[in-house]
Amino acid sequence: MLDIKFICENKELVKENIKKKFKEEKLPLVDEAIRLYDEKRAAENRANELRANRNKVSKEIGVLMGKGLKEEAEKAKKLVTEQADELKLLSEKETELTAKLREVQMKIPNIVDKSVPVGKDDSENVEVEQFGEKTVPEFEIPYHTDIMALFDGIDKEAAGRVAGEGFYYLMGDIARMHSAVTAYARDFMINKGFCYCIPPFMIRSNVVTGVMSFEEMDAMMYKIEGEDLYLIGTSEHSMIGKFIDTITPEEKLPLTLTSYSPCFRKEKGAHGIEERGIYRIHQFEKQEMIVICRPEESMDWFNKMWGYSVELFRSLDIPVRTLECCTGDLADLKVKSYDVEAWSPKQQKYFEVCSCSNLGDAQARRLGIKVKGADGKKYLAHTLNNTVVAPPRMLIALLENNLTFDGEYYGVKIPKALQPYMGGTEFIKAKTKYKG
RNA sequence: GGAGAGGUAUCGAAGCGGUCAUAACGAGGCGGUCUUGAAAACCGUUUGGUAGCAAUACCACAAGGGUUCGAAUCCCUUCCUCUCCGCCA
Repeated sequence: MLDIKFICENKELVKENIKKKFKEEKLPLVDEAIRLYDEKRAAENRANELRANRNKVSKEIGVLMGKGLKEEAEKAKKLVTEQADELKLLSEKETELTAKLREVQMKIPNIVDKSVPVGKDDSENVEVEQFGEKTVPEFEIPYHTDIMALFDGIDKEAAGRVAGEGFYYLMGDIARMHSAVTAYARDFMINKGFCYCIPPFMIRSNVVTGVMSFEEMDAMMYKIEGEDLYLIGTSEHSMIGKFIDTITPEEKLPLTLTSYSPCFRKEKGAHGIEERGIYRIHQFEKQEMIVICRPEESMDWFNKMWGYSVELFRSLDIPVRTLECCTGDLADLKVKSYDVEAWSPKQQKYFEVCSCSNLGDAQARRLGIKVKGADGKKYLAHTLNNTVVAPPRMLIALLENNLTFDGEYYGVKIPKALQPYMGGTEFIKAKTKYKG
């Protein structure tokens, strides 16, 4: 969300930015926002005049009553009552215009960073860098759920009966690996100086509407029946909610947090080949990182943060690459965003495992996340977030890239970094022989 | 879930429906006087937001409604915190 004053003063720039994102249909919103703002101010000014008058007269009435001049007081009362209707109408108009303006303002995209490549959609995203060898083994790699099945590690059928499509039971070594990955990711981030945090897994509707649009909410969030509560789609929701309408002293910045939570997503409208298996499901777990920092530091943090993701995956012997989202693929709130993608030897392509975003001050403006500077002046913080690891996808990458085959049994080499979290296990062997 | 108490600025804590209650009084912070220096003492200053070049005006006493010429104060709804009881990982 952009500052309305900024929109008024930089009309053309805001429009150019919209064009760069190939969202021409949003162009009229700019003029509409400016118009609403003017109207809102006009209503406010008139209402304030009336209020000032009312306050003044009311005070006088008090004095008159004190002196026992009842008749004079009654006269003054009439004066105020006459304006009451106009004031009431104006107040309603004020509220209405404020809400409308905010709605329009939220639809106007944030100014993207100069460095972001211009492109229409995700097909024009740009590879930044590759890390590690994209190896494809001699032997055949089964589909990830089939690998898990060979280890007696998954039961989607039972999950389907119990909870429906989009759930799984993870079992045995695979379940343990899942837990190991989250624990490892947690410690990895703690070692980077982040504060570990377990947030609420449900949030109120006012927090939900603060952090996402109605459409996003409808497509993602599960509501708890009979309560004003929603299951979180990512811990970022509760983590950023922690800072709504707060003023943080500058010396406490940057706030670097890493949070664990299960994530619940309806995934309304999601489909396609990649949706098979456990690539996209209704419930998964995730270790997340968020940073709240001074504006001049946000790009440094952005680079550090996606770097952490790369480092984490490399420490588990998984080849990755970093992909920059082009203007057209960038969500409205974002200034710049990188996806970190893991290599899939099975599909022989990369798939998204982390999404690192710099939101500039747009999210902070929307949610009132402020900083009090050393000089006492207040300003909006910059906010960033990134996935540390989301185990289902991480498991896919981990299994495929560390898979071995002896002609009969598949096995998985446990990367050194993960071994302490697996009770020292260096290798796990499939329970069932592979029959092709 | 039941019963009670409470929610006011950085913190503690006052605040008969009006008349210097943007909010006393403490404490803390900041600036200053005094001092060789420090402490003490004394003086001043110290909420957020909106509009405006500014003067200033308006809004906000958990949140939202209502009563009233006028609400921190009265009424209603909701939320939160604490204590006790019940239930339960």
